[in-house]
Amino acid sequence: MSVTPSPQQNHLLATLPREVVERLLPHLELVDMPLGMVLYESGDTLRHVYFPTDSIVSLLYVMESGASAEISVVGNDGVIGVALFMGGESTTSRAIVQSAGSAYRVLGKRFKEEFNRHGEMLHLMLRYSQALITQMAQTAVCNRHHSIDQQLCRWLLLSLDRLSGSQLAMTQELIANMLGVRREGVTEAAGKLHRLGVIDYSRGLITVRDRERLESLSCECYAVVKSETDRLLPCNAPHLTH
Amino acid sequence: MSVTPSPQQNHLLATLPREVVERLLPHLELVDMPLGMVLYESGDTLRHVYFPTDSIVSLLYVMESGASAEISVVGNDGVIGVALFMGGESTTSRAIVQSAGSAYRVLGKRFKEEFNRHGEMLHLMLRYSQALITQMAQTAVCNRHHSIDQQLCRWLLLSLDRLSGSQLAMTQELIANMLGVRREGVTEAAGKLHRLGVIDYSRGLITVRDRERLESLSCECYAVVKSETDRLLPCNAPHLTH
DNA sequence: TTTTATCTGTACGCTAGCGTACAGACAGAC
DNA sequence: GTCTGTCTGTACGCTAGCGTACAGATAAAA
Repeated sequence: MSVTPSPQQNHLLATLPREVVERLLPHLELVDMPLGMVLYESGDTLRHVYFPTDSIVSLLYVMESGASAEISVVGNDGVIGVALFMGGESTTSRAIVQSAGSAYRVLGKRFKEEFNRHGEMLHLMLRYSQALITQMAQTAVCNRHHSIDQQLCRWLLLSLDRLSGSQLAMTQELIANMLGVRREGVTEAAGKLHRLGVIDYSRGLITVRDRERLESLSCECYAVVKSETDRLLPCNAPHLTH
Repeated sequence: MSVTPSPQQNHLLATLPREVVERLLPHLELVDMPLGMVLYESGDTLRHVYFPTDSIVSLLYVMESGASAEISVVGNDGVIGVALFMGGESTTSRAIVQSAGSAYRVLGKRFKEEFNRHGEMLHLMLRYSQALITQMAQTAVCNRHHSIDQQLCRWLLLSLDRLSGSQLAMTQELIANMLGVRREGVTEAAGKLHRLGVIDYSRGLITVRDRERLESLSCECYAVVKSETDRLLPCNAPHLTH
């Protein structure tokens, strides 16, 4: 579990040409990402851009009522803080650590200097942004049309892809917050998957036993997001991951 | 209804500095946008970028089953084809004309030349993209948590903002496709609004009688999208529109 | 070991929205 | 005027998911 962190663990950083990384490297700061840490709140001016290595961050929208819904999820395949280079400097969502680990961060100002050189960094970030857009769009569709059972499968797969191994530390309560449903709904869905032998779990630790089955039980949304992400960011394609 | 079309009717084009517009102008082609016209299909390589003047275009996701859901809506406040400059060249959604009118279009290649000069165009497009992202995120949340009644209000308001006047030509069947719900659900919701004196309608023509009331009946999603769009693209702020 | 907090399981009535079916209303074509 | 297709209204049983309540299980703390 305790791999020595390296910027190369983040697929975006690993994709950048050497000279770009070398310019960025002195400004990369390794930070610990404990579960529940809020990177930024809705409306906050973003100070840093984060590149997760082995952590996962959710972009979560929290409504006036307190109810929430996950908009998208970012791991070592991406970056948190696209609003910085998109020009808005803030977003209407919250970025919160969903799975503990580490990340590298850069001051927004430094990052924008590199972005504004209009080189590889710019194009890579734009492609990543499109992948993010795809994920958001698919979330919208999934929320409209699919059952909790299917959505849980999709969510587990998306999270699993961003971790090594087949375990994830996550209570049903937290998953419910992400999906924007009741905790009881997740309990039921998880129970079904357990009875089918697809997953095991106890007190916040989920182990996937039959990933193939999980994929077949998921709605099409997972596959759509995955293939589109692989298309846009070949660096994330399975055969290239480390 | 028959205003002479001018590129300035599109707020993005109207915002660009004169020299940018002058470079673009010779390549702008005025096109008719009849209801139901498909600008591109999921997976298509985009050939043009479209700037609506008085038409409205929906970005619609169509599932394997045929069910659909609107991801976002674009009018004279925006542009269709962000995937071109984001680098993906295609998207997983369909762009379809939801309200007939006109638009100016540019060949993707020409457009990218201007975008790659890294001037005003680039920054404006990125800001618009963030506004689009906000709208998608809010759609996801709204699909999860709000009733058809509320969503219909939001949808009417978003459409109305992109048209002049207080009428929109739109059957309940079409609205249902956009919202991703049954036509009967829309009939019921529209019936309620009618009984409250908020809207009138008959055979595909909706007239908003009490816009203020409509806003109060809508969920928070409309206001969030509106204020964030105004923040990101001040050119769209009410006092500046023509 | 006992206590306490957290996590998970289950139950039950309720409601929004679905699937389906059909009927009336209106506009345009013939 | 009649016909035909489109649009809208209504009804009815069904299901997924909600709100609420509570009980058992397990880990950590005392």
